[in-house]
Amino acid sequence: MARVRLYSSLPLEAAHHVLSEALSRRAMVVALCRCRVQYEGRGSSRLGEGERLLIVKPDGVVLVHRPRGHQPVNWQPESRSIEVRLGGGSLLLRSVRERPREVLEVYIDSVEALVVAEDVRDEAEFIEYLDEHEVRDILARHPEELEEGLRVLRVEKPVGQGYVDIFCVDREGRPVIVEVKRVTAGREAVLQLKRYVDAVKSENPGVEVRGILAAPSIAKEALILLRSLGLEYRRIDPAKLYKRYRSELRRRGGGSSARSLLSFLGGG
Amino acid sequence: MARVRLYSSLPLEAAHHVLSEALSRRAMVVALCRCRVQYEGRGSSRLGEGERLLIVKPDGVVLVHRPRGHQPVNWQPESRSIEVRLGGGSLLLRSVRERPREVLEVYIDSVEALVVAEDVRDEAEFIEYLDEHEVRDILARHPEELEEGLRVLRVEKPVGQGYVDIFCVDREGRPVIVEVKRVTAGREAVLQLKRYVDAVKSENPGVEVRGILAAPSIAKEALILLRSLGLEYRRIDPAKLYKRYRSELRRRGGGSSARSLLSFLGGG
DNA sequence: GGATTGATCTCGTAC
DNA sequence: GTACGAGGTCAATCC
Repeated sequence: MARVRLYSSLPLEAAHHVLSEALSRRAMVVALCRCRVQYEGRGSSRLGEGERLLIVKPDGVVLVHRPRGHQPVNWQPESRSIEVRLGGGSLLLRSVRERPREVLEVYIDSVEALVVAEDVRDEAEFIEYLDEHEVRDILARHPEELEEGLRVLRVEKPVGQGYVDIFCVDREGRPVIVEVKRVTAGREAVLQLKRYVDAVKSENPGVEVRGILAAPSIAKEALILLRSLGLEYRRIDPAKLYKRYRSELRRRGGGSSARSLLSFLGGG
Repeated sequence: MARVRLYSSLPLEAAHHVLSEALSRRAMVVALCRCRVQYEGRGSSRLGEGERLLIVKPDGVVLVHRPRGHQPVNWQPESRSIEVRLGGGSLLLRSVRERPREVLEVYIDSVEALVVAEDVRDEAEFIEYLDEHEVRDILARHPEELEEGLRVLRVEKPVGQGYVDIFCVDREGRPVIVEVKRVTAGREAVLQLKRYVDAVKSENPGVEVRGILAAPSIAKEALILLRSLGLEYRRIDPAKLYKRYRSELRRRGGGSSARSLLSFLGGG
């Protein structure tokens, strides 16, 4: 269990002391504080005074969250060093990262709440279902879901500078490129497929090459583009495919996890 | 100033009470807790027991952060409803979102620390410098940075289904499409430019149309592709452009903010 | 609403 | 390290 200390309305001098020690021990720090923020690196930004949530993780990640919005207003994905320093009436937390060099500076003007947690334990596995990888593997095993007579030759086949999701031949022996999307396909997906089809064509001059975009839906304009390029669209239902073939899937998490998802999907 | 309450090692019954009231008052909640997480929506995920930081913002954003990594392991960008309920030996926080329908469930097994903050005030403006928008505007005012004799006709010109960053004519009267990137350009940027050039060509049959990709650098393979497509690359330095022309920029934040950035860039 | 694009995108992975 | 593509991408903007 994590060892936790809480402080409220901490004077800056005391906060400096607590933060210094917490950071040296690689503790997790959460502070609700008035602060200003400067960032300099790939971009630049300034944020005036206000109350925010400042988070420092044991691995050097720094996050500054405003009271609204999903994303942090400022952050540091990793830090080479995190330092705290008193000066000019505020407590400066300075995080520096190299490659690319980026400096995040949080000028803390007051600390309303401070939580320091050492030894935060979290070893559990995170399991994601139904990502594109998984949908692609199901379709590679069951190409009949796309078209009868389709034979799979390669999965993740390198073509040109990219990778074809599934490389097949149809019942008439024509090469078929399948591009899989687990969300609505847009124009980029169509152009991606087109690129692969063109690459295979150029490697096999004179051969007719088909391209199939497999997605749960497709944007209207993307469909028009797809048809004008002589490509094809097949609607798929990732959740249904999952329910139908889950037993064949080899997951990192094992079969019991797969069953727990199935119960959510309402299947038998 | 925000009104803050802190709790440590809170029994689940007490945590239930505190959380219920906090959520009804739209307070900001930060909890360090043992929990399990389930997510069901556009995708699906499961996370076993471990210690995490649970954040609920006044606007209904929910974040679950593990002790490592920049990104939340689970989240809800907005919630239609957030409910807490005791049952089965744990405290369930359930966030539901519509369009798309997504359900995030955090099963809290113990609460090590809990921070509730009401009226977290943060009205400050967030100012970003040197985003693509800004670099594009500078180049639109100073096309000579790309090529002598270039004349700008349109900025953000709709072409086909997309938008051309800068639409010019060169000294010989040929249309020039400029695509601006503030980071290393990859193959996608080249293809994006190609699309616009083709669209303009198709609208002006028989007219030679040039395409210039302006970026601080370009991936090796992207450069090969660009040349094979008959397009051009111009290196730009966003920071230098900024220093050279910042005085002309009309910013939301006004001139003083611009000056504060300049001091960082080391300019006069 | 849908569609398009940028992002300090982040993150994984293959070469 | 570079390059490439996925993402529960998010968020802004234009239509």
